[in-house]
Amino acid sequence: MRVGTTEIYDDLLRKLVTATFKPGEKLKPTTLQGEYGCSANTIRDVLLRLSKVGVVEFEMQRGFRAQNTSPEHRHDITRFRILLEQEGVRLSILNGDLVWEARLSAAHHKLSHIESQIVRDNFNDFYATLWSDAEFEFHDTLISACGSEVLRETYGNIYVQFRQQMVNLERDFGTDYFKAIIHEHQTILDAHP
Amino acid sequence: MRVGTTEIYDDLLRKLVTATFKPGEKLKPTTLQGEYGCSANTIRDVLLRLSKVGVVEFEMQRGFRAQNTSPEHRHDITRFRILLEQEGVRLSILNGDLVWEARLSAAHHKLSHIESQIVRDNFNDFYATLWSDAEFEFHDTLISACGSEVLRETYGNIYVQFRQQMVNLERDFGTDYFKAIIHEHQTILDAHP
DNA sequence: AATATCAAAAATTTTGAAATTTAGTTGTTT
DNA sequence: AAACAACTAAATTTCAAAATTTTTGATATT
Repeated sequence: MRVGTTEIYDDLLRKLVTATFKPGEKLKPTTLQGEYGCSANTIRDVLLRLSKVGVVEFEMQRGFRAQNTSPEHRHDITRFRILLEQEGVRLSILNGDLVWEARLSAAHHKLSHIESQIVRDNFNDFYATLWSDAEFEFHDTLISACGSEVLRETYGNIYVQFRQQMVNLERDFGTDYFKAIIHEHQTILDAHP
Repeated sequence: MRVGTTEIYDDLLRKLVTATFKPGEKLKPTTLQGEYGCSANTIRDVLLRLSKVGVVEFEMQRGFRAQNTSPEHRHDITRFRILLEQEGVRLSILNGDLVWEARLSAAHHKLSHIESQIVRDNFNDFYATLWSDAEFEFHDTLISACGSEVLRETYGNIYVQFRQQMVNLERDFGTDYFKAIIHEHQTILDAHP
């Protein structure tokens, strides 16, 4: 398997947020090098960049690990995500124009469509990234008119970390979990006039 | 000059937040390699880690730059810092015990001492890091009982970015700027019973 | 004068191997 | 048997050079 670094980055990120790499699992450049047909240093480079997003832990002289999960950390990430989203939405409503409203409506429509398919066909790996991408686009659009790029970028990283923390739970909770989320998305959309 | 990577990291960080590297300035591993007596790859490694803090911008295939400054970005960072600090303090007051109160009082005392020296002797490079470290410790202690490591870590990064954005202005504003900050620190300390 | 083309130079990225550090194992001593 | 040291294997970090990509600047074209 021979690919560019962008593909390596994307593939590792996908494996991290789908728990293909288990939480806390060691990520050894020397091992991964073989799978991607590149040098250990290239992997190291990519892992350093992923540690910026927060899905990889890096400790000097002792390498990389997939970010660990725990009820406490899940709770922490969730509260922080809510803090950022609340502030982002508040500012977006303050600043947002009709174009923003339209983009939000479109993003919700797209997400809504995928979600109804999932409720029908059940959640599986095929829908996983499709739904996750659409859900992120919806939430990102929500805060996109907040006027703070720093808030928006931080939210982006926290969103990915949130997915990574939740992925195993989502599998366990099944369809009911999604019905709750779908309801929430509708509530968010309806919340502002 | 031959040193370990920790020294290189600290030295580059110092040069970034003191504007020894001008905002937007290109940071070329090939050039810096000579100054630190190490390979270009080691510099690259360190710069990737600094881009996690947010003081270095990295763009694929076009290297590294010192984070740019602008009135807009300064404003953005400042508002975000306030958001995080407000929430951090709110939670700290809710959760904090007597030990926290004591630590906060100590941190303020230490900072206060340095600040009165600065007002007497004027601000110079000697006081720069001394004051910056003490100010960070005060603000970090403020939020240290918030119960959210994610918030605290993010605040740490934003604080460094804030310093980087403000360093040139601090020089221009002179002593009056500090008197205002000193007053603010006292107000923060007095704000909770 | 503005734009496009192309070669040379400069900078970034990647490589593969050497040097260093950590982690694990065995063996010795108390 | 626990604590400690010495050794070995594995992993991480660093290096210097090769390969790739971007930038620059000169020349030609519209």
